Amino acid sequence: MAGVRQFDEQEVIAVALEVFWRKGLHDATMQDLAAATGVQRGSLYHAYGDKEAIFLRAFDGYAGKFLETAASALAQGDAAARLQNFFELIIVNMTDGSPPRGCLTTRTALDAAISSTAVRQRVQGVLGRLEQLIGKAIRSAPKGRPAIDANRLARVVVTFTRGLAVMERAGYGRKQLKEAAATFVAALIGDAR
Amino acid sequence: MAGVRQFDEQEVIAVALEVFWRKGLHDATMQDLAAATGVQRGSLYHAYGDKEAIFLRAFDGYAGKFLETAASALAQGDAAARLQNFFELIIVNMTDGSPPRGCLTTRTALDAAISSTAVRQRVQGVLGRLEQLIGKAIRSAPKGRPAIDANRLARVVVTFTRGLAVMERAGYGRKQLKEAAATFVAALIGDAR
DNA sequence: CTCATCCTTGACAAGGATGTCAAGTTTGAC
DNA sequence: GTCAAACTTGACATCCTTGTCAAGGATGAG
Repeated sequence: MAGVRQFDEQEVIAVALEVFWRKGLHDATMQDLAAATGVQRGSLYHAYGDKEAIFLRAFDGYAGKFLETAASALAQGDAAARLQNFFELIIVNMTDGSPPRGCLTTRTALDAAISSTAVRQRVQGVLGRLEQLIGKAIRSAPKGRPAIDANRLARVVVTFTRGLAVMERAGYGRKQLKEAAATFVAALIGDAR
Repeated sequence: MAGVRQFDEQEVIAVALEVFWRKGLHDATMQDLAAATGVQRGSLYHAYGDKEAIFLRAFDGYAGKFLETAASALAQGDAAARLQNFFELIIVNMTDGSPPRGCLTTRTALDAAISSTAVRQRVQGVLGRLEQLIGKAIRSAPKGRPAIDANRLARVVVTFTRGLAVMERAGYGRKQLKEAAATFVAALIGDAR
């Protein structure tokens, strides 16, 4: 078996994403990736160079899909509904699986100190674009727009989502996270005021 | 040089805290601790057993001081001022040093999946007690109390602080974090409404 | 059909990290 | 002063991870 690539790149990257999601960039080993994908370690080195290159491919795919889904969740309803949809999405995203796999971006961000520039830039990229999406969603909402500047508020929302990811790691379940998010939205948009 | 302990335990734990704070429980090695404290690896094993035992001591000391400081920051002024004081405190705490060292609790929480039960419990303990402190501070504030249930709000505040810690790791500086916190407080307590 | 190219595989070298231990030294109790 | 107890030190065994590579096999262009 040789001569031409024996594995499906898409599939390998998809499986690698799962591994990174569960273990983190730093804790996942090439051994782990080889075992999960069924591709020999040597072949992975040959095909991609090193672990980080594989991670970047996997992360880029993940980030693209994530932002896309987020954008559509942020497009429906008034300001409160948009945020609710969005929180619903990311909470399900991070509490999915058993045990829940958490938030890949947040986990990666926390490894910032030991990560390369390329990795750090990806994290910043995702957070930045997410902030823009949220800002736009708030600004263009049909009603229920809060009095505070949409850009500043967007950053607060992004920050809060990062907090949800940490709380999930600390042991909070889907239900508790959703309740926290609901309280956050209520306090922010304040329909009860 | 032997016979009786040659090092100051307090000092070793203090130095170990610095190391863990910068590198994280998982990334700090016994080698690192030995080098930073000036105590041989063998002696550390002899005195404490393993890395985690050292970490737990260091973390307990840290958590105690942190919660104490937080409580006093949360005791001054009205609801908005209390939160502002508190955010000021934790933002300085996590952006201190160069490069900034981040938030130890958050970093530790993110390693939850590979940490022992004892470590996870410490993290949950800190977050739980912090939540109680904040709830009490909001409930007992002389004025400016928001309409929303203080306990729920407290959890939202804790979650937001975790988010700030992540944003710090993602590259946000003290100024940006403070601005986000100010926006958060304004949106929550809403003096401008 | 031939052969250069590309892929796979298993092995190897090197560099950490953990945890253990025997040997040596100092202390303090008696 | 003696001696058991406690601490320090350096070394050792083990395991894991990374990255490289030579050897061998399959492919497809010409």
